[in-house]
Amino acid sequence: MRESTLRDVADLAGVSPRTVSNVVNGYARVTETTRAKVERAIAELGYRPNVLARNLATGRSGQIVVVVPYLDTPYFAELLQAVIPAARKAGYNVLIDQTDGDREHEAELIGRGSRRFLFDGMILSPLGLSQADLSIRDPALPLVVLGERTSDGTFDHVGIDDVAASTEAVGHLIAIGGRRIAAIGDQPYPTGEAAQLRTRGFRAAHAAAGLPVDESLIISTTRFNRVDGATAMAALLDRADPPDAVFCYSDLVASGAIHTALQRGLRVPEDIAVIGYDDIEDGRYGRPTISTISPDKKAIAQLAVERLILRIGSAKPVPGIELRAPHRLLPRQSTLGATAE
Amino acid sequence: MRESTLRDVADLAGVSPRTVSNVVNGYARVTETTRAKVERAIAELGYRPNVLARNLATGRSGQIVVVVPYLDTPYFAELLQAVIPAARKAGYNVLIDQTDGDREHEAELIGRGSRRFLFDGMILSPLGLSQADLSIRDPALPLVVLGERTSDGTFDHVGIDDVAASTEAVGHLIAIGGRRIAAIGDQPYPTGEAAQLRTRGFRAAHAAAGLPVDESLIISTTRFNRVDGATAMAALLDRADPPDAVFCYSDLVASGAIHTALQRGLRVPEDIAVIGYDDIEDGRYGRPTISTISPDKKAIAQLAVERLILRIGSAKPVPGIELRAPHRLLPRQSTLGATAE
DNA sequence: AGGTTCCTTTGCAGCGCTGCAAAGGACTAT
DNA sequence: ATAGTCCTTTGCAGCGCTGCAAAGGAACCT
Repeated sequence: MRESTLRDVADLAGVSPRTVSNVVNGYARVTETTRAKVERAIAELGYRPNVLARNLATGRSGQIVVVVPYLDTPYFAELLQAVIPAARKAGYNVLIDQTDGDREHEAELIGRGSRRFLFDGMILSPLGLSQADLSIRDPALPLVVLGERTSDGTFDHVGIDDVAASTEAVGHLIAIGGRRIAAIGDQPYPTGEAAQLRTRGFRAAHAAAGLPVDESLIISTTRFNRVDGATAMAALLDRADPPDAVFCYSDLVASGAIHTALQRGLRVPEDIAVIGYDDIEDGRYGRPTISTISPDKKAIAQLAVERLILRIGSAKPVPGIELRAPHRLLPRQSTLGATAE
Repeated sequence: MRESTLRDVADLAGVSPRTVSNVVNGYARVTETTRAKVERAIAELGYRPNVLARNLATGRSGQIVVVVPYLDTPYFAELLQAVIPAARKAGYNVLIDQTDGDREHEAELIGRGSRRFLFDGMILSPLGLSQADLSIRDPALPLVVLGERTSDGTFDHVGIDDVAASTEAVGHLIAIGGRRIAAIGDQPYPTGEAAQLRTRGFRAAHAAAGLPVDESLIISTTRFNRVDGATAMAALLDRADPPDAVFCYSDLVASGAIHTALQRGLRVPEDIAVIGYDDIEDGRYGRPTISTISPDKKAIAQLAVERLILRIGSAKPVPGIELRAPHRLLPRQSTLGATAE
């Protein structure tokens, strides 16, 4: 049985196809009588609008794409969990892409490929692309960037204040008695802006407390995974003068670091305190629970979607701005000890 | 500047639009000369095919939707991670939906809604829908179901052999000396088929070893989360006769259960051995590392996508079949002790 | 009553592509 | 040279909807 169309409904209801369209879209003023007739016909035929045809006619796909490096990284999974309902509520479907942090893949997505027609806008969490790379994108693509790049004025950027958050995290380590504090996760190269902001906060907190920074305690990692944390922690503990506290640039790193410390028979936080970043669910269930910086993921998602939709809807170029979502310091057992939650 | 169209390319190359289409799609036989001319024109104009128009003309969207209950559950995140590349390779884009396990939401998706036009087929991991509910779907929707439902002959089903896997898991607990074995995660109601298969394996392993099943050691939970495992474990340990081993129906449950046991000062596995299910990444990094059943997620994704595409491409109804992906028992520290990896 | 105004409904054209089937051309066989 | 064959290229129509602007009608005013 053929799918019924707008024209079928129009014929049955005795009105023009355009009027049916008006009813379906809640457009314009349609009299109650007409509306009722049309709705009856729709119900009778089991009509549903063909989105594909609508897309062609309007030149819009009604979809946005969210691009993240990894889907199975809890932080991104939790973020997506927040983005999808926000977009859905605004009438958009969400396409998801993962790039594995691959620069080429990311570049292709922001370039002018054929897939461009499939989405009206993009929320991008770049990893392989440097700040400079972002400027080579298709200028007609409405774009909101998440994470730690900064806007160049042609797209929006949503993130938390990483420097402030990192300063708070390290300040907390100092407050609970940390004196030789390590940092795990620095990335001193162009695509590592995210990490570098955290390192800046690390230094700021030391400065604020009048503590010197031992540069050798700042450990670089290429990624933010458990294994990176585990490896870095092992190196730190092999030193003659190991740290008494560690600021990890993600909760996964913290989880790996704690794992190593415990394996070596150290107590966390008594022998070495650890704080992470991201507030992923895991951190609330490990042993010890992981102190962390909690970015407000719902706020990030909401801001990103709102702003993107505004950008999509606007005929003239919208100036790119920086949007800040709130964050909180969440001290847990890995800094406060077993008495904490 | 207007986006250039097939017609623009045709004019520039001095051929008909249809020929350009043939070149773009690699269709039919096109002579080298013609192809070269067209390709030069395409490059010169920066032409890219309008997918929206193609969708309308072909009646296909080139998208499949993957529906999971939760995106931030590691198992599903890892599964999606495998599905997306598999679909992409086959030329399909992936839409993702999360249902929160809500029956209504799931029912809406398999019904005949307007979104139907957006995808050519669906890979569904149902949670709220019972086996019976599945049969009320839009019969024209190509569907592949993941998890523990069974095919009713109108759709395909991909999963591992849960009964066998569970039997192996519990067999392993018995092999390492477990005698009073608990199960956490049973769901003795219609939507709990998944859980019930595992319970069946639990019984089968006991039978095979000639051990009696203590029914009171089979704990039901509504979900498969850490908190469920933690709560159930607490109840088990409060008993006068606690178990010496636990089969958890997911790694998250296992993680929660281990957390509780450790908090009470018990050693895992010396005092109580624990095995999980799913082989999520977390399980490899906790302390102890979690023994588990590892479903071959790549195989599941591959089978599901292949089969769905076959179903989409076929004019006549394809009989629904059961497809089995392999699984492995992965013993780790939570059953073998600290000497294991 | 005639003219205006305002609101509802309509008709037309076209979004850019592909399916279909036929036209055109080159080549082979008789 | 003519007919037949085969391969490449083309023209047409239409996928189902919406933007635009105008037509049609009712209500209101003078």
